[in-house]
Amino acid sequence: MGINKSLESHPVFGVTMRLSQYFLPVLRDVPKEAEIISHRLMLRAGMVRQQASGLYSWLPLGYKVLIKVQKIVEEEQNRSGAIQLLMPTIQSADLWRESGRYDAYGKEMLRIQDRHERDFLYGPTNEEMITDIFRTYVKSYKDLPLNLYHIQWKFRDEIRPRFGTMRSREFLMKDAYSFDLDKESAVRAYHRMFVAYLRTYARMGLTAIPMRADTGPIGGDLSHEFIVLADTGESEVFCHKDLLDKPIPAPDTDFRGDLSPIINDWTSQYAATEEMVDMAAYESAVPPDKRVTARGIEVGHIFYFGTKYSEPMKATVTGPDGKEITVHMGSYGIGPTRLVPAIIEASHDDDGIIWPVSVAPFEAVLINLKAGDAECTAACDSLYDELNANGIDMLYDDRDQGAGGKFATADLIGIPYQVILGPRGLKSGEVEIKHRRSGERETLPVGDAAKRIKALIEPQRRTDI
RNA sequence: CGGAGUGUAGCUCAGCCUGGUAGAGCACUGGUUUUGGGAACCAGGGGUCCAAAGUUCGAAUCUUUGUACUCCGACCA
Repeated sequence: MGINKSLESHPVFGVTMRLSQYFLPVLRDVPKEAEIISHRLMLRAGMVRQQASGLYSWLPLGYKVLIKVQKIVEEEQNRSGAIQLLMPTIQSADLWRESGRYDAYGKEMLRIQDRHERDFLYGPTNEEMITDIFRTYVKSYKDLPLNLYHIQWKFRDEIRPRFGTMRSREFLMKDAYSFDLDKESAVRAYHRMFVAYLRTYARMGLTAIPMRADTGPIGGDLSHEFIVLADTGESEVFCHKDLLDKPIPAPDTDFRGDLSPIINDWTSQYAATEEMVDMAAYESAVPPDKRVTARGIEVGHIFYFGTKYSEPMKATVTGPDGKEITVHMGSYGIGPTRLVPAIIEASHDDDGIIWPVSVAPFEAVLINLKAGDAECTAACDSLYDELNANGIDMLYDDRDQGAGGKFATADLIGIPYQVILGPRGLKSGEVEIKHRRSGERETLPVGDAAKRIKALIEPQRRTDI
């Protein structure tokens, strides 16, 4: 795969996404360990490789998707006023002894010792560490509210990892932590994250429904899970049908203003997971024709937990009257390494993945149907240059192989648009565009292809919804 | 952690019951012909048969003990 070829034969080596030189190990057979569709497709499309139970390498194609997902998460966190930083994966046990969670967390936490036999752990979450950072630097009520987040690897030694990266032991999580003077202000911080999450999922083409949730070991008294409906979801959920097509808060939403109307709208209808559901309440709140009972994947979880950590860890600020105030906190998690399979679960067919443009590893793939033909190849090369010049994130299938295999690969890895050019079309000066999702095909002059692809793709990038 | 199952080529799997030269398809390498929905032919490379111990003249195959992975349940971004 290009390793022994001289660089001379690749004039733009290191820049192009020519499939003949890319690293895309697609699998024809389904590896037997994969049970659910997203896991199978991620393995077949060469996105990930399992290295041990619950531990995955992200191969180039998968990593490109992961990066795009992270970018959307970051953009929406930033928009809502959260500030990004980065904390280490390894944490000192002492910090966790302060909050009392070192003993409470159990075997799910991976405990390790350094060469001096000091106790450390691979962080399953970061409340303690962020609280430590906060208390060190933030001393005045004037510095609040504050919301700090990072996207970092977590490790939870799950009893049974499964479903590929959907539930792995090492996983990437965006975790945000809000600090406020009082509960009222903390609830506003909670609302900002609530809205940011709605926007984040929508931009990835996901319909996620907020549901009242149990607070679990993180604790607290206000919490929502965001659930994507999918047949392969891990838990059963019950909700009002109208929640499925509620409008998403616009990009110019004023995060400094009062968001409670939006939150009230989204929480006014019944929605609960099987742990929280009260069947009598569900049936009285939702008329039979509006009841949706389905399976769901949890793609985010937000908590308000008051002073649970700030109090034992003494995270206080000085108030206007000179008195110490223990801050109110919340934490907010989204797992990018889980979002990727969730998107696949929600968007695929028998031939493979169907990526929404906003997270697709490539926005379009140019397929040279006859790579052995000089004329056809010259036409494809120049069309490829033109598509690149138009800012399309392109993959170029320039392999000298049969057409069937190329179509199958393009379908499998789910690139939203296929630009197909072969000797037959070239004769009449025409190129074909296949829409991956609808299967629709259109034929147009080669010279119009780049403009058409651009027009198709730009509105779907969802940078502005 | 309880229950079930599987480890043989990069992947999917056969061979094991009934011990006797380690196989197939796909993938890979070289060549020829091909090229609009996973092309054909010719030639070739590739294996600690999960590990250790045992039984045996002889173990992928039988026995024991480990170990890894998967599935079902209780827990979770």
